[in-house]
Amino acid sequence: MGQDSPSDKTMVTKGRRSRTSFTEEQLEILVQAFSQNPYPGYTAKQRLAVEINAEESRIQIWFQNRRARHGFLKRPKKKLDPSKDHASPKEKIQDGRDRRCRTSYTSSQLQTLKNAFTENPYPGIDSREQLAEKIGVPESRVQLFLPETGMAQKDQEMKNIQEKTNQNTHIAGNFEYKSVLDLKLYLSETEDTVATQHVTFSKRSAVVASGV
DNA sequence: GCTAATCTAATCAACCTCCGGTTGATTAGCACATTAGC
Repeated sequence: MGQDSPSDKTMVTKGRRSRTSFTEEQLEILVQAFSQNPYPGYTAKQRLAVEINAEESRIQIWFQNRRARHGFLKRPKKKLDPSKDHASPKEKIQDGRDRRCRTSYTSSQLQTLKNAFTENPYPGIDSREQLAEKIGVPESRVQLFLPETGMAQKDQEMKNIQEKTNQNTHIAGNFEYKSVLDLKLYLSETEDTVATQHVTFSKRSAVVASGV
C-alpha cells in the first residue's frame, strides 16, 4: 500500500529516521534469536535491545522485516481453542501474556498529541522525538499513537465521509468529486501536490481529508 | 466497548557497489487488519 504518488514520496521521506545499521555481532545475536523464536514477546525484545544496545522498536522492525522476507506464514485469522495444543509457535508465544503494558495517556498528553496530529499528520522523526520528550513517552508510542488518535471520533468522521460517498460525493481539500478518477484528473490538471495526499483512502488520510 | 499493541503486506529509500540487491523505515489495513488490556 503506501505511497505511490510523487507528492506522497516527498511527504513520507521528509524526516525519515536514519537507517540503522546493525553490526555483524548485533546481527548474529538477532539471527540466533530469530531462529529460536521468530515472534518474541515484549520482554524478549527488551532483553535483546539491551543485549545489542539498540532500541526495542528497532528490534521489532527487524523481526517484522525478517518474518516478511523469510517466508513466515500469515498470522492465522481463526481464534484458537486454548484447550487444544495445536497452536502455531507464534500463537504459543504471542498469546497476550507478553505484550507491552498498555499505555494510558493523560488528558494533557492526549491534547498535545491531538494538536500535533492536527498540525501535521505525518511528523518526521525529529518532531516525533520532540513530542515524545515533551509528553514523556517513548518515540515509538508517538509514532503509533498519531494515526490512531481518537479512533471513536475518527470512526464518526469516517462515517460522515462514507455518508458523503453514498451521496456520490467525496471531498479532498476544497475539491468535491464523484470518483477517484475525477480526483486524479483534477490533480493532474491542477498539479495540486498538497491535495494529492487525499487520494489514498486510509485512516490517516481520511482524517487529513476531513480536516481534523 | 474502546483502543493500544501487534501483526502482515506493500512500498519507499539508504547503502553498497555499479545498477540492482539487500534491508531498515514507513504506511495501510475497508462491506472497516487482529488481539487483548483497561
